[in-house]
Amino acid sequence: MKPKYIIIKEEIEKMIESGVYQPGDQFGSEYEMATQFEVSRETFRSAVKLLEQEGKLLVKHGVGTFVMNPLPEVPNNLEKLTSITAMMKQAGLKDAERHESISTETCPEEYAISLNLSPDEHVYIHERTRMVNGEPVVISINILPKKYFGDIFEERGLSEPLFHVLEAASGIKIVRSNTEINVPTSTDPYYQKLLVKPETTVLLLKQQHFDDSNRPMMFSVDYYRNDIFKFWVQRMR
Amino acid sequence: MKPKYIIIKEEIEKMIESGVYQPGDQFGSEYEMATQFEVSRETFRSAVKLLEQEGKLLVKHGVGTFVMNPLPEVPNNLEKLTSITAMMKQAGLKDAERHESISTETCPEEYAISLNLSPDEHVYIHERTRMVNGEPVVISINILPKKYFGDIFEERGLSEPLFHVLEAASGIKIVRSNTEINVPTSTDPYYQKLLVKPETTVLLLKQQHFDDSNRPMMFSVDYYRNDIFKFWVQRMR
DNA sequence: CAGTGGTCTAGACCACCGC
DNA sequence: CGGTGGTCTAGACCACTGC
Repeated sequence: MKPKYIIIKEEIEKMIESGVYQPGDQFGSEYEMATQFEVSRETFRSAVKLLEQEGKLLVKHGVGTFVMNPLPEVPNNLEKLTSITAMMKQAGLKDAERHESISTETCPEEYAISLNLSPDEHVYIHERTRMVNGEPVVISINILPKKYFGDIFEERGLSEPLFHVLEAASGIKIVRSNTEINVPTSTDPYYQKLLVKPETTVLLLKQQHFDDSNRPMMFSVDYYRNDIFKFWVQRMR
Repeated sequence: MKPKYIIIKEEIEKMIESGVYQPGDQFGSEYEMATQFEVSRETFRSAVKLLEQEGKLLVKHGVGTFVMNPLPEVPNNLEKLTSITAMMKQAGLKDAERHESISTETCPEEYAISLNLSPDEHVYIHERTRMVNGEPVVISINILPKKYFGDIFEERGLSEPLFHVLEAASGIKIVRSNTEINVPTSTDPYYQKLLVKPETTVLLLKQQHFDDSNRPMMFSVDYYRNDIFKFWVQRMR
């Protein structure tokens, strides 16, 4: 059973969507609203707090609670950590074609720091180019320490999103990443591979991935063609 | 006076920083902790909830509450909406030199949609190039509807961050923005102005700015030299 | 099963805002 | 000042986890 404050939150959302409450409208006082929903004031407040965080309500101390104008939908919100497969699906693309390679090496220094490894430890380097209509659209390079992931790549196909493979094979759940947004230089070989038209531009995301205890478990370097992938971020003061 | 749950939150933060609690450590039960802090369980939980959202604690239902590994500090977090002035300060740069221009025009179509304007309405177009050691490092173009901002630019100097000018002169507070992350094409004239060395790369942020009622109040197009400005985002599943 | 966190309540008092 | 939201409590019961 869903908790009451979630139910109320969803009811309020529906009322806003259906126009019962219009942008700018003021709610009744918390006491009134709680009575109306037949819950305690604190329970009603829990629902409001969630909606406030989502930017759907504005609560002013000593004044009242107001319905906000809806924010336009943001496609491909960069704050949501999703697989490239999912991103392509959302963009209406099928990543049927791929070129992949896996190698085992000692860890390149650049990644050793981010992964908290000594430079002599072994890592998988998994490289994948996704193609659409014969054109490359995104190249991803994943660096995975062998000590965490053992020999998962010998056991499984790679058709599924990497996140799923890791979780199923090793129990490691990647839940967050610190992502640096970059533009590759014109001499970058991966950039050149994506340069199908002279006006193609490419975004480069360098990501340090963490498990649910904030341990760095994986590093990835992803090159996205900017004419195909659009990234958004919501910024707040 | 600060509320108790904030005080407790800060106390817990201090205890984690000073090593009283180590990453991985488990707290006592909520009842025990609340007793220890001499507050009710709910109050203690409010403090924990904040720390959980910041990724400093991990709460597992039916198991316990644990201290997380600290996430590395992220400079220039893109999720924080800050002025370019503040960003440059953080990067150790002084934006002493500037080139600016202001014009009034009817709203270019590209922006009219984002700003909810009809194409015949008038907007300010405020362009600013910031220089460091004689080199341009960032170009920003701000589009401001005249109907919201009147003639603020006649009244004030432009030495302060634009956010401050807007707030002081018109009472309008920009509190969030939807930001599209782009790479300019090589033919973009603003890109070419920043191309001081052949290997310079440039990030282009297109931002729709909202006030505290989610009304779009301003549009901006900012070109950042990527060799000088580094942007980060924290992504979560 | 015992122990943990998750939800919910009724009521109290405080802090802020606008008139 | 009256009305709003903000904090806090003590106690109850539920839901999840691991042994």
